[in-house]
Amino acid sequence: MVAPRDDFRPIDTAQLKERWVEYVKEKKLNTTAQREAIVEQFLRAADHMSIDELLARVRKRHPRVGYATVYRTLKLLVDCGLAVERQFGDGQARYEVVGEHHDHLICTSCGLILEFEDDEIEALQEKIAARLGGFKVLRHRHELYGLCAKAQGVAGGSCPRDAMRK
Amino acid sequence: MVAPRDDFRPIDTAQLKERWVEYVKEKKLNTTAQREAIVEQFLRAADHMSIDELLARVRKRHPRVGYATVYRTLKLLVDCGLAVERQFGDGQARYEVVGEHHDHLICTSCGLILEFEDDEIEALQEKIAARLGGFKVLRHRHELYGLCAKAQGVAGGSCPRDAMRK
DNA sequence: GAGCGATTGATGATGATTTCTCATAAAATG
DNA sequence: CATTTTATGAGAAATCATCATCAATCGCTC
Repeated sequence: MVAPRDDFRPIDTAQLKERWVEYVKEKKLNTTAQREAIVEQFLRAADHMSIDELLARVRKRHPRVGYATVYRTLKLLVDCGLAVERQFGDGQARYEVVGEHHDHLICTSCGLILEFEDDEIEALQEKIAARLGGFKVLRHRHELYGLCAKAQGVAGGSCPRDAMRK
Repeated sequence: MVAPRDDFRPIDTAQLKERWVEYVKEKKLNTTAQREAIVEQFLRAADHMSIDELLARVRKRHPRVGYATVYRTLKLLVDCGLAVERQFGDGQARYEVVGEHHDHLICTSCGLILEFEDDEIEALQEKIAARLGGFKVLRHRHELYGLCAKAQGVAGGSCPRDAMRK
């Protein structure tokens, strides 16, 4: 059974890792340093990471790891229910640790992603659902797109992602 | 205070067309049958359209129109503020008429899609954005997934408050 | 350890969207 | 109309994330 929602519920990384270990056992997968490193980094970050970001982190300790392995491992994580793929509109898939869901605020200029949670909004969602024929909300997706302070201030200036574009 | 019901705001297409005409004048663009047809179809459509969908509609009357022209014209529409590009994660850009945005409530069982709009939620979004470093919200995406009354079954009693979050 | 099958990484393929090219055609201007 | 400017369309080309390939490597079992 899924635990009821508590606002501050730190994810038990060890528990998730356990699930991974079981999955590996069940599927008779080999344990490799790369896979372990990728899973480790992914579970630790607990933040929506793109393939690139994850690869970058992994390469700090395992510089030889390639894209393919990250893709493959992330697929495994999705398959065993530890990761969820999300799209934020920049064409790059991002992966979220199960149970880590928040709502998001995305800067379309620099790619900054903030998380938020607001009980008032959640309450209003319920109200709306009730109003519209007794809908029962199971999950939701709520994303605000716009410009972060930096992106607004310096028009085209100091946004990391802008700078990276040619 | 809660809005008594979702206000359905019909867009004044003529007004939007006016904006387009002005833009054409200002930028000294030529008036061509293709452009007019594309703009016409775009403004007429109620929902977000992909390039393909738009092209398909336009071709009903102007079969020779090509992709390039649709892309080019849509760019103009974005430039003059009549269209907004949105990404729904399927890799295909969709374009929304300014002012046409609504949120969705989706029944994962029967596929029913309801639209809603709530000023209070929008206000809260602004509040959150302000709280998180002066973010400027340009657009948002808000989707509630769950079960409509029918899908829940009549007996279950309509208390959408428990058994929430996944 | 030896052997065998699973895994890796570099890179090329893939599939899809978007942009570019350029000869042709159509609009504006007078 | 004739000229000049701009727009079009068909396809080629550029992009880009993701996936497949395959020889080399590594993990696991015996």
